[in-house]
Amino acid sequence: MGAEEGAEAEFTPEQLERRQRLIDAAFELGAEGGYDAVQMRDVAATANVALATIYRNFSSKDHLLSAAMIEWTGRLRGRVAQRPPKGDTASEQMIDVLNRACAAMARQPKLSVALIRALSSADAGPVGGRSEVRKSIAAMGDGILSHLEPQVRLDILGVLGHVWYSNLVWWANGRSSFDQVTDELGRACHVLIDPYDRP
Amino acid sequence: MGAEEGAEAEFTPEQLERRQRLIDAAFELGAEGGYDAVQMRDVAATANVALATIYRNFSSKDHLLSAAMIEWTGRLRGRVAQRPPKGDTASEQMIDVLNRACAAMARQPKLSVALIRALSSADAGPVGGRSEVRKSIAAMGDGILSHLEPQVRLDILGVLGHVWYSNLVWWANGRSSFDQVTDELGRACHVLIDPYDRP
DNA sequence: CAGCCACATAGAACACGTTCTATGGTGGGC
DNA sequence: GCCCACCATAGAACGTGTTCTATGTGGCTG
Repeated sequence: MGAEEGAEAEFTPEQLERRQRLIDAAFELGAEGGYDAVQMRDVAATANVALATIYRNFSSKDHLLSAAMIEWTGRLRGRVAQRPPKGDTASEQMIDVLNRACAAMARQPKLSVALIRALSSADAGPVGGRSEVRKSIAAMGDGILSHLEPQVRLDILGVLGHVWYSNLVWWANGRSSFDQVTDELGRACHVLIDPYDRP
Repeated sequence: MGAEEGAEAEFTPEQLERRQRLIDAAFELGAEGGYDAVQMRDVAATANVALATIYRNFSSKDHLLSAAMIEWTGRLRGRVAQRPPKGDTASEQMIDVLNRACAAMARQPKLSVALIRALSSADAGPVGGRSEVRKSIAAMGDGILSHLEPQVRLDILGVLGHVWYSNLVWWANGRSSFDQVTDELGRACHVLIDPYDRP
């Protein structure tokens, strides 16, 4: 394949297409029935590939779902970044952004749970699930905190990433409600950001 | 059993003993081989009970391991609370406490990973895994922050609980090193606590 | 064109968590 | 003293993620 360079493993268009079909199938099944409904045999059937082909592209079910998660957060990030955050203070704006992200997930609860569960799972593959979450937070929040010292900003965003992730995992595992999540996120933003937000 | 009151489901001593044997077996297998080595058939054999008996006591493997986790954190909490935290500022003391807890886990890495993975799993059972983590943090940190307003103290401890939990999960899933964990925890403590620690 | 090779496929096979069935034992109420 | 309700046991059975085997198949190399 790809007779050109001896470089390294390019992928043929059909391979990319198959891969995408697999991710789409994961979305579809996950949106309907959540994590448990994303069964590898069903994914294979939905995507019209053989079971073994999934494992040529993804090392595990969780890896597949994590790939889907990354695609999804990418889209989400774009949409959230579109309109400027509401609020007078930095913490209010941050809360607004996070709440919008939460709302987006609440609109597809089963899918969100499936993706989050995969992300917090042991073998989510080589995917930087962690850095993905952090990158999303950073991308969404960097502008809001641009008036702070860079180091403080990084630390705050790091902590917020943890709070966000931890809350999502608890929610995905059915141990807290969405209201609790937004409440915790709000309090975290205030206690973290407010002291730095008045010079 | 327990001919006394018509109250409700007391447990007979043998039941309690069996339950404890199961938890001990989980410790043993987990310490040797980590999460995957805690296989229900082996747990049953090690504890000298039938497989079905495990499921009479715990709703799932993760529930069993979570119960073990709770016992373990209990002991850990006691030991950490023994000697007073080192450090001049509140954040330094908090860091000291968290680092000691980390060090304790690092001493049994396979077991720690197994327990954390169970705790972050979907069906860890009715166990308040979340509140357990928070309670541990709170118990260890409450004294250190006693000079702060109660609301701020609660919020800070809540956020620290999230940071702690999130870091542990990432570590348990092999996505960050122990050094990274202690580093993140340290930075979180400073950025969170320092602004409130000088009146 | 022949041969090779990497990949796709169908389907069986395997591993392990979980559930089910049939049987045995024990203690409390009549 | 007998019976019944409850629990433990052994072991089979099931479901689903993952791996293995055997068989195409399509394109590049000689």
